[in-house]
Amino acid sequence: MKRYATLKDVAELAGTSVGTVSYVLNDKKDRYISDETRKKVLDAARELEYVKSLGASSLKGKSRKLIGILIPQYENQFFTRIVMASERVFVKHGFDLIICNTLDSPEREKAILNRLTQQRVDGILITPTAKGAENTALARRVGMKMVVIDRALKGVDDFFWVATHNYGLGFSGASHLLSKGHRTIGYIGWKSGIADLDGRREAIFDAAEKFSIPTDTLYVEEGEFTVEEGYELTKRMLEKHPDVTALFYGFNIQALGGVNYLRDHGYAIPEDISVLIIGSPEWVSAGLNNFTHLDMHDFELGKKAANLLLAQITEDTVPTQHLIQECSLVEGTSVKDISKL
Amino acid sequence: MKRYATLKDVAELAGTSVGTVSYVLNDKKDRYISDETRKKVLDAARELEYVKSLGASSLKGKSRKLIGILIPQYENQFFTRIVMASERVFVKHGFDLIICNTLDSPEREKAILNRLTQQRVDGILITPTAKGAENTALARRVGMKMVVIDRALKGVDDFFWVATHNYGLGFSGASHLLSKGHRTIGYIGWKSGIADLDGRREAIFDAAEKFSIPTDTLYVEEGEFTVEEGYELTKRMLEKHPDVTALFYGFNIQALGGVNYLRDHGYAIPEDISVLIIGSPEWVSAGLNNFTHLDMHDFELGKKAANLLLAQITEDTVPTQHLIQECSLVEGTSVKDISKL
DNA sequence: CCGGAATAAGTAAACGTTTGCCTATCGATC
DNA sequence: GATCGATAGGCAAACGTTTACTTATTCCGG
Repeated sequence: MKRYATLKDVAELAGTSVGTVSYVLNDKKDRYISDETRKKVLDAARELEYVKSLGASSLKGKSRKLIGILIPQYENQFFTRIVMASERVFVKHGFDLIICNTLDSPEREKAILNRLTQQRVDGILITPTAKGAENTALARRVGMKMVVIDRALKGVDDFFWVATHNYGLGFSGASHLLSKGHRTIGYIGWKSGIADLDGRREAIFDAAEKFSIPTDTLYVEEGEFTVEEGYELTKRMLEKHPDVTALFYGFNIQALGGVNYLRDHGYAIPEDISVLIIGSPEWVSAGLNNFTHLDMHDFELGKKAANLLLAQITEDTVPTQHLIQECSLVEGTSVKDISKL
Repeated sequence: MKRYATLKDVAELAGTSVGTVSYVLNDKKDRYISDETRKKVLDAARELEYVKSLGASSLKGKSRKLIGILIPQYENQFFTRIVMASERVFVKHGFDLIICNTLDSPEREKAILNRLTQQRVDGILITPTAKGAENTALARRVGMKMVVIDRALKGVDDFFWVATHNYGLGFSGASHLLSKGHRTIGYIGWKSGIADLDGRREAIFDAAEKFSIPTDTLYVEEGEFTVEEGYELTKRMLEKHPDVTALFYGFNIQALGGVNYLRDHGYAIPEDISVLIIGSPEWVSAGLNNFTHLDMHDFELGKKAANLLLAQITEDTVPTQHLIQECSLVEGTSVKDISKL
């Protein structure tokens, strides 16, 4: 394995000194370099295929040009899109992105944060786990630039935050179903232990109350965050409450399992049952599917978060910001209007 | 912004020397350290919240513990799964993953490879663009560990390769359609300029010949790699050849546009037209969809590639390997059997 | 022709680690 | 009491950069 050429190698071949080579290759304007020397250095560098080591230059206080991103569920298109959007932003500014999948495990999150600090990343984009506040404490103390996505850090208030209005998601969804005449509704969600996310469920009851509709026919089934669990929860919901006219899925991963259950058991949508989904995975409107859903503008979210992090890194002082995005209802054909019956 | 504590800081607080601190923190066994000193060092490190700099230690010949992965289409679930699978493998071995989206642009690919070399990554996983062979030349010359995924490097033979048998995909797909009695088939694909991928199309004609079926009713429409183009190509195909009984989509991204076209124009699948898709994005079998498709075992592919790269990095000499995976046909309900008519 | 810009480039000290090379103190052994 | 091995830990060079400091030459105006 050939080793990488160093500044010293280049200097020797060019017949000059390391210092000069460094100046030439970094194209500094505050130093006089003769055209002749410049050419010799450039030629030598090309010949030796010199590639600078960002690790070494970061020692001298230069940026590592690395950003870390911690997401909890890589299989979730919501996060995939966030990664995609932020990658685009960072690359444009010369940063590389280290992606890390926490799998929503606090232990993994902690280990990953430790590694990223060792890599001396310039900043971190993170959707924290339930223990995110503790796990990021060290990083925050060291002054690591950070933008929190989607879920807040419990008990911390001074952090940059870009998120969807979770309560709004629940409220908008419930309002839509109620406006279409649904009164017996089953909400299926994730028992996450993350306060923000619970807002989705809570808002449903508030919405009903606001419209002076009794809340005792609003049912909730919550469980793990998997496709299979979505299938199970749907089964359980329909067995316990066969009279629900609409199912409201709080999380797209579970929704996938849910609609598969409905298909397998011959439910026609929306004739037999209405379905509303939070999130916009590809499948909700692909091919024969045309589900009414709440779009969280995933891509936009990632872009905003990335720009906010970039601002912190490149500008001197940026005031702490909370950007809470609203969602949009995208009407498909999966919710039946039963208000006139 | 507080700066990171260094070994020196720790040594001072612990009342010892940097060398000793380094030995303690790296837990070397070939050095005698008294329990007392060890404790003092550990305490000091904890108090100062010491985090080692991988950048600095890599200068001394240590590994950066970084892997780069270059994928061409992040929005393609095929690649998302590959990233997911390899991330899992690498993390288990203490490596971080830098993901880079080339967008299938050779220029971006070149720039990214340059950056990854600057980061001194320990290895690279890459699905090359059409100019991949040139772009990776420098990296290969420097002895960068590398595993090529999915598409071969044109004109190079000594490289590690993990891929799906593209020709096999076309052949299996065509065979299936032919066996179900389809004779007038429209193939819709990507005009990529990448030889391997063209194998998908070529195999169709070979399959027909093998079964002694005339090839003049096998039609091809190829274009760009987008959902919209899939829509367009489908439209064009059906306008030119309204008599096709089956559509064979070579790429899932285009297939998505295609099935949307079919839906928008009232085609019932498979009653009016049969559909076969290469690839397994979530939507092909979500909810009401149940498309017959060819599964490339995406996850397995990523896992194999990651393990192969890891082997190169951690073991002395690994012989060059080509792992070509076969696909599996997953029968849904989108292909009608018209052989008995 | 002298002094000060302007031009050009070498020297060396950091940056934070790792590690080979010493030195020093013990007991224990002969 | 000299020697040896075990135990313990300091010292400093090196890794590849960046950059402040220095030196040397040239050129021009007065």
